[in-house]
Amino acid sequence: MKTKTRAKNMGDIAVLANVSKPTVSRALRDSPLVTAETKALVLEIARKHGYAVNRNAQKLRDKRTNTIAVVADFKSFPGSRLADPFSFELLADVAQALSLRSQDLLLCAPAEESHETYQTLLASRHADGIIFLGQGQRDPMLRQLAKTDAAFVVWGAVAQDQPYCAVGGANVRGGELVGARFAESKRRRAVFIGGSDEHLEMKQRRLGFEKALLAKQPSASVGHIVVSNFSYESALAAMVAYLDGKNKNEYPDAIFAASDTIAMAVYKALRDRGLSVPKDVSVIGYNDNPHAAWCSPSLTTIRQDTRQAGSLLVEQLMMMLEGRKPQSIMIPAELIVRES
Amino acid sequence: MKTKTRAKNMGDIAVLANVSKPTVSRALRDSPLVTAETKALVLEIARKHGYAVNRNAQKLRDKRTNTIAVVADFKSFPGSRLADPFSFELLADVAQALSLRSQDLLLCAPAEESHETYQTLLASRHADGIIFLGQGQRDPMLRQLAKTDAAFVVWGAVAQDQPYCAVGGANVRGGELVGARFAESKRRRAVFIGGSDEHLEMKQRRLGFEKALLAKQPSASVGHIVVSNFSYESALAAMVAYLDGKNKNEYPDAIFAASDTIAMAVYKALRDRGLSVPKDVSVIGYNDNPHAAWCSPSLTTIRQDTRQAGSLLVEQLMMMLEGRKPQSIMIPAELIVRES
DNA sequence: CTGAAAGCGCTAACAT
DNA sequence: ATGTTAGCGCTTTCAG
Repeated sequence: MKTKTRAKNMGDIAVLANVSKPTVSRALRDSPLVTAETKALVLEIARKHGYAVNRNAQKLRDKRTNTIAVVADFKSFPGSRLADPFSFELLADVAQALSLRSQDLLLCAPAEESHETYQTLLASRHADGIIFLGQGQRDPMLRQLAKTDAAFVVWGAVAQDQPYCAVGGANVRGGELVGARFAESKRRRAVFIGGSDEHLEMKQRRLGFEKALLAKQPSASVGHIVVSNFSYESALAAMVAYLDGKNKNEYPDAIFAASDTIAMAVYKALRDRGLSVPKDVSVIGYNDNPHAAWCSPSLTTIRQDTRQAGSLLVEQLMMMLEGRKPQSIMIPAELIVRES
Repeated sequence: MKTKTRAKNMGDIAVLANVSKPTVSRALRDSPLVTAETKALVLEIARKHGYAVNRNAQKLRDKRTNTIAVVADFKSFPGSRLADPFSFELLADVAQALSLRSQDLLLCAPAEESHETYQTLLASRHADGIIFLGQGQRDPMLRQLAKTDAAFVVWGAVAQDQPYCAVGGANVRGGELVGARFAESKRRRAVFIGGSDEHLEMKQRRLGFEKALLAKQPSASVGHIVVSNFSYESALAAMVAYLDGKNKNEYPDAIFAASDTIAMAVYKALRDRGLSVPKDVSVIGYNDNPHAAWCSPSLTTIRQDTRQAGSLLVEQLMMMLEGRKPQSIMIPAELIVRES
């Protein structure tokens, strides 16, 4: 017996089934225009021959790829280790949301950050739309891209004048929750450690924090330590440098870290000076990474529901692709109180 | 002035440039068969009109997609949080290696685990090959798949009788390093906590561990705590149950955790009983996740170079696609000594 | 060096 | 309910 030769195209199946190509096509797409018998026959033959419809031919004909490009920053900076796990949880949840809608996920690392690169991505029918996981410094590029007919959505800060669709956390609210908590525990020398105000999300968190803390505790001071990237290493360096520049009696008694990774660096810097968390210094992080719960003392932090974020991102993008108007959406920030 | 209309296909550009379609095609692919002037002209016009070659038409014609499907288990089990960060570092490095070779990355969550699913993936010209990030329980399926002409490589245990190409860590060696270290510090009641022997990688680590420890410390005992999945929660439950079943004087004084995530659960269980690391119990993990260095006491662990793994996986797969014979490869295990 | 023709595999439109 | 035709956009012959 010959080895089962794999039928390569619809024509082959059509011949084998003694029907025409379109009938095979219809049968495989379960069209009501085909007899149950014919359908069964075609399906059986296709199965037996390991035939699968050529997706590229479909895409060419349909002018629709059912593919979404997802742009994720893997590394916080070149040569660094993994970026914050948050992006990966988000990626996983976006992947799931896309899979629910039978959309393929083309994973892209950001290359040159020009809007033309992304226009080309779409123009070449590589993907129907783009999901940017992280707005970071690319707001200007995104504004450019928004002037075109490119379909895209962004995880990042939701702002008033934004010409594109964003899904993001309630950063101001998140900051407020932290500020309020520090006020309750009567902390007086607070510090925010995170990105500069150029990162819109960072700015929002910082402002909410400052506002809420000072509202309840007007005499408190609020410092700002700027980290150049969100890696543990640079956060640690920034934190150490900050403490080096202070007398012991000027040390902060409350630190709001813009990410849990940064909070881990804060822990380290404090431990190395013999300061105790939360007795001497209260620390709160952001994102509720898994290890926030595992470290000791376990880390109080702000949780954002990535599952919800993922499905909203996909949902809004699909709306765009259907020609409907998408909406920017904020998802809630929740304070997860732990030992720190 | 009219808004710049986007030329949609090669024909349009050809007309605009007053040349034929093939010439446009050649010009855009930088063929030596085209005059520099013609080339410049075509390029300029294409650029001006935001034209990009239709990838799907290319793929249809070339019968090559330049796309690699990457199958990654996002969740250690349904409903869980993120899988171990290790998979994501690996994914990031695979992505980079693919991008270096101008291959697109189609990210797939594993669906039904039948080899036919994956044959279909390839038969439909969705991708040219597959990289499985994690062998886990699917060795039988992979053996099936290996009987077909499917091009794929796997991150996982490298074994003798394997009919497919695997790239994996030196798990036996990794286990030996841990066993040797515990022997040096005169530990006598050792335990391995990790997956069952059905996970080949786990088995290799455990056997290497046992062998090396008993070789230098024949009187030592080596226990085995089986976790049902690699989540923190199930590891914690397993560890607690184990300790619950022992008298204090039977407690282990050395624990080898099959992943850093599991090691964090071990830390927690020990802390909760007032046991000190490393005084009472020495702990060693696996993978060198970022937070292994951040926790306190910082975690001694085995590092595997994911960068190298990523590029080897891609390299071997490319060899297969070129019709050359790929090779299974082990990458070194390195003991990173920290405080634990 | 350039162009004309053909065909990759599919499906929608239009017959029948 | 099924078949015929045409064309999606590209590139590789082959001819000039």
